[in-house]
Amino acid sequence: MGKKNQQEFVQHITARNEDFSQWYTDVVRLADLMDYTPVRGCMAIKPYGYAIWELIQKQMDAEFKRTGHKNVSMPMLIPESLLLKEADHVEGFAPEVAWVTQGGTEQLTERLAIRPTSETIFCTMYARWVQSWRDLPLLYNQWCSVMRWEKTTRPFLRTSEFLWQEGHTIHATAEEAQEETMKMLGVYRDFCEQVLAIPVYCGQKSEKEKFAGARATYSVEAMMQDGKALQSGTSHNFGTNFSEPFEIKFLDKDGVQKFAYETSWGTSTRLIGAIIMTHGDERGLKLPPKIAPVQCVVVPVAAHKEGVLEGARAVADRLTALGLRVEFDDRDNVTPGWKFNEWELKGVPVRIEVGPRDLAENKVVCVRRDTFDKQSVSIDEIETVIPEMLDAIQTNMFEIARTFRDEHTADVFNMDELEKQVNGGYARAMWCGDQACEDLIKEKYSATSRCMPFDQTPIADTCVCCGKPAKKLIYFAKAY
RNA sequence: CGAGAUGUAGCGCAGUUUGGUAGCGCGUUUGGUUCGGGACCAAAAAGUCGCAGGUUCAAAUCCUGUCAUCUCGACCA
Repeated sequence: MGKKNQQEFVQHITARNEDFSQWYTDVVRLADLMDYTPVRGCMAIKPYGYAIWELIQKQMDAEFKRTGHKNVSMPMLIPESLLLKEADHVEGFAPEVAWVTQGGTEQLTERLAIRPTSETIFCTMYARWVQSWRDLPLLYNQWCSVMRWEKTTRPFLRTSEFLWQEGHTIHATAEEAQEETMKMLGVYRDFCEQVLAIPVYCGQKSEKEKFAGARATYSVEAMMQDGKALQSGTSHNFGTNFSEPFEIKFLDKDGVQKFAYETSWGTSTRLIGAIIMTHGDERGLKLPPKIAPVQCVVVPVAAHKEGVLEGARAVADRLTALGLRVEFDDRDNVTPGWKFNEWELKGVPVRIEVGPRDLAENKVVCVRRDTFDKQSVSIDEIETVIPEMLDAIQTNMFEIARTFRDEHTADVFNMDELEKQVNGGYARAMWCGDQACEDLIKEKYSATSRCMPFDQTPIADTCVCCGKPAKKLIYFAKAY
């Protein structure tokens, strides 16, 4: 990337409080995460960006396995008749479905939807796979891409095609389905907070915001550095909304045919967008160590001098042997200073500089991406110091993000306060439960209800909007 | 889908008003000097001007259409 690009970049990110959106776009581009494709609204994820996704995938999948789930693969094309079976669902998705109308040279008699989500196809298969209560539950997940014909797109946050995982489960009882819905919401919450270092609010979506066809939708909501909300994962309880039209029936212990209870839950490459916007700073991306494709980069200084390259490589090898993800940057066409800036832009948590001066003293210089603290460390101690440093960075990044979020969340008791608060944060308010109030708040302040937290300790008696008796504690924010 | 803007070398752009040899900076390649926070010198390579039609002796430039990207709105698990 050119020097001029860099200067422009610095200007953009310095001004990120005024133009966070431009800052985000620049970080995505300059950190070499993605590129645009000739296909409308789709992106090509580049190796560095995809490596983040692979780490998300690997660690999240381990959680799914731990909680008893198995992976499957379902077809990408869904016959229109299947999509039409659940009325709310088709109504919700119809505007953004892409259709296949021709196969080879043959015009199709029934057009095929490119999956926007796979509830319908899962249900169709589940109906064939389940007969007895002994077959239940089915706890399946798939990693795939889906397509939604979005009007406007934004890299990682909303693209026409995106990578995600969708879990679909069916259960014998409503209680079990609800338990599953909450369990997976918890998996998402823990993953966001412990792996991605992103604090989230979780709770139930309002009727207006819930998933098309769901009985109840729950979500984890993150806060970006401009105070806007990003829905980072959802978990739905469908009850028997799908199993009835799709006839997923089983013979229960009591000899009675019953409909199964269904759930679904999903997260997507949007999480990468969340990482960028939660942690990034004026120098670019800042990755939590657990998700960083490169956890530490070793940069030789004055590499032409005798022994430097070998010494630096030895340091990199020793850290690699610990199981860390290490990059040894021995490029000879850019200066060390260039490398420092580039790896900071890419968000690498720890940089290790190895030069002649260090080697003479059997030391290396370690620099933290989160604090920029420089520390001279004896080479004999790197095996203990570097892993500790990575842990400290992970913890510190979460604490910083949580402090930011807490400082940008406030209780509001009237519309003026709400307007002020959603202009750069979350507003916690009491709500009467009436959709008219949500509509009004959206119309006036372009903020939407995010979720109703599980701790419903009231903060007032009346609705923030209409003043009628309040029923729910709820978060409002502007959303991506 | 509505309003506005943009599309020229890998990246960022000028050139379009007034049609006439395809330009600049960075990057890239080669050689050399450098190397502890975005080095320098010299030489070189690289472009169907988004795409498709049209006008013209001649189109990056004018006309029509179309596709894509960005911003704002509407829509949106």
